[in-house]
Amino acid sequence: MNLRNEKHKLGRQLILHEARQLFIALGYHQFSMRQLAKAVGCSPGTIYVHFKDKNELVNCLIEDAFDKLSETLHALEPQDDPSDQLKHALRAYIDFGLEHPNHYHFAFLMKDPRPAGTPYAPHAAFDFLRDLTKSNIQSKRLRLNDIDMVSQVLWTAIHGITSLLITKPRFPWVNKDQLINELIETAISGLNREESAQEKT
Amino acid sequence: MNLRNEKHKLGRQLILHEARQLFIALGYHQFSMRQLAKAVGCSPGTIYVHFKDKNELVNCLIEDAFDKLSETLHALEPQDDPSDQLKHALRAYIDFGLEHPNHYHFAFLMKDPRPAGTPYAPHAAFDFLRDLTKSNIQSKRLRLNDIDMVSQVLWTAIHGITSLLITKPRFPWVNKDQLINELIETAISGLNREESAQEKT
DNA sequence: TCCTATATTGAACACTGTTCATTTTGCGGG
DNA sequence: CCCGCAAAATGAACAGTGTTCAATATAGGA
Repeated sequence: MNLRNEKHKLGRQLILHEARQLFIALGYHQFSMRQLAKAVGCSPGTIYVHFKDKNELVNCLIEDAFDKLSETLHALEPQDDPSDQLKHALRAYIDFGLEHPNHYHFAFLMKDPRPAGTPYAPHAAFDFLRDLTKSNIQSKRLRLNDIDMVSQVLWTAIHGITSLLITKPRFPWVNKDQLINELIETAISGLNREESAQEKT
Repeated sequence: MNLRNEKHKLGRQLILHEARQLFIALGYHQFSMRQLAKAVGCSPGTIYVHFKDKNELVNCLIEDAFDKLSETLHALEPQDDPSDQLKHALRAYIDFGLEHPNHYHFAFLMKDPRPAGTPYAPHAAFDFLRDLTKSNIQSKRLRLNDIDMVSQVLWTAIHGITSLLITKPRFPWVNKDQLINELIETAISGLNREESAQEKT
């Protein structure tokens, strides 16, 4: 019973190992279960012993990848200025997306098929961003004090550039590195409290 | 010969008409050529007389939709303040995306399959945004004077929120309307020249 | 009316994800 | 050692998909 379980887990690992490479190379749609079965050296049915369906399998790959992002973010060297800390994290998020385009694509660019009722499973990475936002709000440098509002503004902003750089490689981008920096600078500076005039409505 | 051409065009229109509804209802992947053929009342092969493949057909639908966006943008009532004008346009862009999620998804969330060599076909809507950016730069209120840099920062920012609101309806968003406004406000204000301290590096 | 160029057809090809009755496998107990 | 039994693996089958193409139907001009 125990040994059987071990073997089951080994089989699962073997499939995931092979799946990882195929997924990285091909992306969600090109990546096929039958092809994977061939690569693993088993029949298509076997994969369904270990995973409910293609979506569940790919979700496992994605979770692994995003755990790594979370680790990367936590491993970031602390900055004295909370605003600098935030900038570094935003940059790391974008870099991660660009280094794992297929993972990022599946996680954030595909409409997930689960019905409206099912609760949203938060990414640890987003929680990290939210915590950093909190620090920045607590240091009272921001124009707003709604943690969720601010972190969602930041997330959507960095998601925008990450996803467009992935999906539109042929667009005549200005220097991408500068663009990313400028976007981050713009977002942070736009959220900062300004001494000079502001506010209407 | 003339009449034949007319009939050809009619057939094309008929297919596009039926395709439009299916595509809006189902999105790119659910939408199938065979299903479309059934709806039109012809055989699958006939559709390939009018369109090279599924991609080309859907591209026609998308172009129609984005022409409408371009019209909407041009029809926007002019504002005295170029910055307000820009804000209105950004808002209209986002609203358009949210009203046509499947079109938006196909246009900006799917990696287009054409090889790296093929030139990028610019959307008229993006040109419009670029022109507005130009006006804003000319009024010397912005921190930067690179039109492309600024317009790309703005585009990626509004794309971020548009796409995430489409793909992550289950995310615990704050009030969406406020979020959109706050993002636009943040982006514009972050690009504005500040009297107070700035710059490092 | 007949000829011909075009439009249309639908079967066929090569795929896809997924299911399930059937067979093989390997461990624990007698 | 071997038998039984439960778990694992199989691969054919189902219902789809986009796309192609030889064969057929059709309609306009001579």
